[in-house]
This record gives sequence, structure tokens and C-alpha cells, in this order.
Amino acid sequence: MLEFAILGLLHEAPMHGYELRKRLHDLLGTLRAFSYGSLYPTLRRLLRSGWIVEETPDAESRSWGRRGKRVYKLTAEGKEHFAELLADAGPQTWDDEGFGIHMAFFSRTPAEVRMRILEGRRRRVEERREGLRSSMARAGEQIDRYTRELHRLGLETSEREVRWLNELIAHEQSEQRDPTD
Amino acid sequence: MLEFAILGLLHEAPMHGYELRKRLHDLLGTLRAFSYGSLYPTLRRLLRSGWIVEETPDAESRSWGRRGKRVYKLTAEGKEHFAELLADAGPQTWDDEGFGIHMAFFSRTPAEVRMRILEGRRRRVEERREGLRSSMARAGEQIDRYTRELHRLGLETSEREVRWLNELIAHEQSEQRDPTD
DNA sequence: CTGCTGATGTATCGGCACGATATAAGTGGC
DNA sequence: GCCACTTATATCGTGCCGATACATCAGCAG
Repeated sequence: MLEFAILGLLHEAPMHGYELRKRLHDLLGTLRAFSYGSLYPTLRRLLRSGWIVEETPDAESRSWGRRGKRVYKLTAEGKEHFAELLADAGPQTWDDEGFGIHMAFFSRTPAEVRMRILEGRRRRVEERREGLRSSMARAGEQIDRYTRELHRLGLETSEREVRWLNELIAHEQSEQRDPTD
Repeated sequence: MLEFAILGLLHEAPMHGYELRKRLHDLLGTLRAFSYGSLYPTLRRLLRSGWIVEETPDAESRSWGRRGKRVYKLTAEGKEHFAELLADAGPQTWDDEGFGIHMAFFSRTPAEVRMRILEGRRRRVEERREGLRSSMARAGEQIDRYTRELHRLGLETSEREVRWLNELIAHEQSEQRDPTD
């Protein structure tokens, strides 16, 4: 997921880790933190895979041990790989973490993939909603007051998200008929 | 967190892994999955720490290699350890995962700890809400439509949760004055 | 009575991400 | 000239996940 996000962000411009992390934070609005403990290892993974390259202007400063900025840039293979990831609408794109991140790059994903992700997500949230509904119905009095409150919040949250998704899906459909947006 | 949940659930009765996982699912209502890939390693960790013991009636069946049920039971040290964990109201109890799990055991946590967790959680969600608010205000037109929708949902969700927390806190306070519930 | 299927049940593996922590350089203010 | 803050990179141990494999048992259809 971090891999996907980094690749997506580097389409805007080459960046170094710290900047990437801030952009990530703005994009996802604390939906996901992505600490440095995962960021830097992921950058090295991307380097090894060849999706990005290090493009540091003053490389000589590195040579005698100084720890300078490392600027990363997308490669052609990286762009290609990102396009493939964008076209995927698998199960990981409809769970909490994956969905938010994929949606943050929706303006660059094909319309029909957007649709499949939105519908998959809706199915997923509806399942959660049904689970919570039956749990509330099942345990009339025996269940813990606090647990019930927790489930009530969860239920309302999923109901709201389903409505939200319905609106988005409707908008997507109207856009397909009349592409003005 | 899994450790905490297991210890809490084993207060009800000795259980084996599979059962534990189902109870976990009921309790948290898909708030958290906790796959077997974390459950069994965690059980072994708890065994090593001495918080639980294996109490399998037909232990002889194990002796010639059959993979039978393993029933786990809380030890006195385990109970003690859980009580300590219950009394903790640190930062990990107010993030998404930790809060839900701690709240599921609220009926067994001391009233003043409950209060501190609730207030800590509220502070946390308010921070998220403010971040989202300023992000919505800051980026008038330039921001991506989908990202804005995402932030809008997040904002409404945190607003709702703050209200929900306010009600819970008010209830806790009224209960402190007049402990009828 | 046999073989299929689905629920029950235990276990491991590679990989991702986290929090804590260390290090270091530049920036602004007083 | 010093202090605090921000920018910046990096590593380590640990927790959890998804995928996968393996085993047992009940019910039931043929």
C-alpha cells in the first residue's frame, strides 16, 4: 500500500522521503500515518525493484559520509507498474486501508476500475453493517452496555458510508452518460 | 492488543484458539480481524510469559503426534497482568484499534480509567477533525474531487464520534453522581 | 458403507508497517 | 552565540496480516 502511494505521489514531482511523508499526510488526512520506519525501507525496496531511482544533485557530498537529502524519481518502469496497480480492483482495494489510498488516486484510475472498487467497497461495508445489525438484534439484554454502544457507533458509521458510496456511484453513472465533470 | 483481548476473553472461561477467534469477532464486530497468523503465535507468547497454561484433558493423544484441541486457561499471574493492563490509559488506548478493544472490556475497567480513556480518545478524534477541517478550508478548488469526498466523509465521521464520546462521557459523569446503572 | 463437503481446529511463512530511537544539518529568534 | 525547532535519513525489534497447509469430524447423498 505504501508502495502504491509513493509511486502515485512521485508522479507529481521527484521528492525526498520527508516531503513524501508530508504529502502522504495531507492526502490521507491521518487516515493512515506511514511512519519513517516503513517509509525508508519501502523506498529502498522500490529502488531495488527499479521503479524509482535516486537523483541527488550533489552526489559528491555523499561520498565522504555526509547524510544528505536523497531525491527519488520515478522511472519509466515505475510509471508502468503504477498503471498496472491502478487497474487492479481486487479485494485489498475495498478494505479500510486500501480503499482510502486507492480513492486518493481516483482521478488517475480508469472509470470502470473506479466503479468496481466503489461497488466492491460497498459490498464490504454492507457485510459489516449486516454483521453489526444481527449482533445488535441477537443480544437483547445479555450483552455488555459498552460493547453495544461500540456496535451502535459502528453500525451508524457503516450505514453512513453505504449512503456516501451510493451517492458516489450514482455520480459516476451520471458522469458516464454525460461526461461534463 | 491481541494479547490484551485474549487475556480478557479467557476470564470468561478456558478456550481454544478457534473459539477465541470467534468470540473476538463477536466482541469487536469486524472492527478488528485478528487472523490465525497472529492468534497462535500470540498464544505461544502468552504461554512463555506464564499468563496462560495449556489445559488439555486428553494430553495422551498429543503424544503420538495427533494435532488435537489445545485448551488454554488463565493463570493467577495472567489475571494480575490483565488487571494492570486494564488500569493503563496511555496513548495506545485512544487510537482506532486500541480504543475499540479497551472499550470492549470497559465493564471491568475502573471508572476513573474509563474516563481518562474516553477523554483521551475524544482529544485524539478532535485533532483528526481539526486536521480535516483545515485541509478542507485550505484547498478551495485545487484539491482533487475524490480526495475532498474522502476528507468530507472522514470529517463527518469524526464529528459524529466526538458527539458520541460526549454522550458517553456525560453518562459516566451522571453515573458517578448517582450510581444506579 | 463410502465418499464428499463443510465446519472445526492448529500451525507456519514471508512480508508490511509500527513505534522508539539515534543521528545530523539547517533555521530563526533573542 | 546559543537554544529550540524543523528538516532529514536510518535502523531495530515486534506485532499483525494473508496465504497456505494439514488434520479431524459430522452430516448426508449416492
